[in-house]
Amino acid sequence: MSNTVTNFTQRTINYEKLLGDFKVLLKKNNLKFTIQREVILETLYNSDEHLTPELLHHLLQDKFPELKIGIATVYRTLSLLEDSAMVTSLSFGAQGKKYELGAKDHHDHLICTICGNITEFVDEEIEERQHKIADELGFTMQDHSMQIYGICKNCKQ
Amino acid sequence: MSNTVTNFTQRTINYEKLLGDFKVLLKKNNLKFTIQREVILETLYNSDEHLTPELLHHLLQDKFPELKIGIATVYRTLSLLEDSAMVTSLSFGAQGKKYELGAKDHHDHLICTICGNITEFVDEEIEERQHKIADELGFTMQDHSMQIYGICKNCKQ
DNA sequence: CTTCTTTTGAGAATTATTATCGCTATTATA
DNA sequence: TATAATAGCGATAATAATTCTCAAAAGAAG
Repeated sequence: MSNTVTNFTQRTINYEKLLGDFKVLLKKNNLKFTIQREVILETLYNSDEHLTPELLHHLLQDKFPELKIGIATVYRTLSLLEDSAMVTSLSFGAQGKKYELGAKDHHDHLICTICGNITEFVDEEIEERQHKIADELGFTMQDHSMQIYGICKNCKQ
Repeated sequence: MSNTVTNFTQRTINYEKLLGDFKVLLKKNNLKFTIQREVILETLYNSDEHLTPELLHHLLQDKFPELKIGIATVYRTLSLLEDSAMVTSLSFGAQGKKYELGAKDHHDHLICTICGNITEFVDEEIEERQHKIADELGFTMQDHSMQIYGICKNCKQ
């Protein structure tokens, strides 16, 4: 494959950095740094899946049973993180909203309409183009999300 | 503006064609062509907004009060249309899922995170690139959606 | 027109999300 | 490190969104 358009990148932000950013964000807004908020961030960081609030809640109950984290706290924290653009959500088809950490690294999604599997990719050309378009329309770009829907290799058989 | 990246296009499929496609789709799946399904398609076609199920339901009640279309029928029909890729949905931030007719014309979205306004655009370079990426990953592309989030001109003040 | 099957609307049921509230944890300050 | 002030927590109630159920109505095919 000589002319690769895709560029699978690794997580570029380490957890310490991320946590630091989170703390700064909280302080700036007079919000408190709590153990619940920390483990939610950590769990999102360590998950490679796109998580629904319920799924995340289950994960948290498994990993930190002693904290008895409530579903309301999960929703509250996800909203907080989304408002601050630290996580982004995507929704498609019948399935509900799914969240992922935005800071891990920019990537877009290839979604199989049969098996629901998600492949992530990054394409610099598209990234650049998006910035140009936003600029031209007098828009200050904060984030983006892109999904390509289709049938994956496996499901074609 | 000499080097326009965006290209605002008009609706390219007329309603008769769309309705014909819908009828074929229904027949193929042993589904019946009902007046409810027709007016939902028509209302989506005639709307330039991105509609939530509730909003669409209100529109239908206003325009076709004699049909007393139920909210369940709206949901059922939207799912049907989405499964058949005739409409696509998008969701962002706190606001719920919104639906639009996919066949009107391909376009992507610029979404203002403050006022929620949506600007549509088309960029050929991105479209091409998407196809290339899908091909390269052994994926048969069916559709795509792209959103750029940011702050619009008006909200910057 | 008749028969067969699917769809519909109404509303019940379920699921998802948000709000409330008394208690606890965190932070800033002394 | 003790204290006071305040924000966040979990539990659960309330609300909103979506899906299900079912009897009646409507479409398709002959």
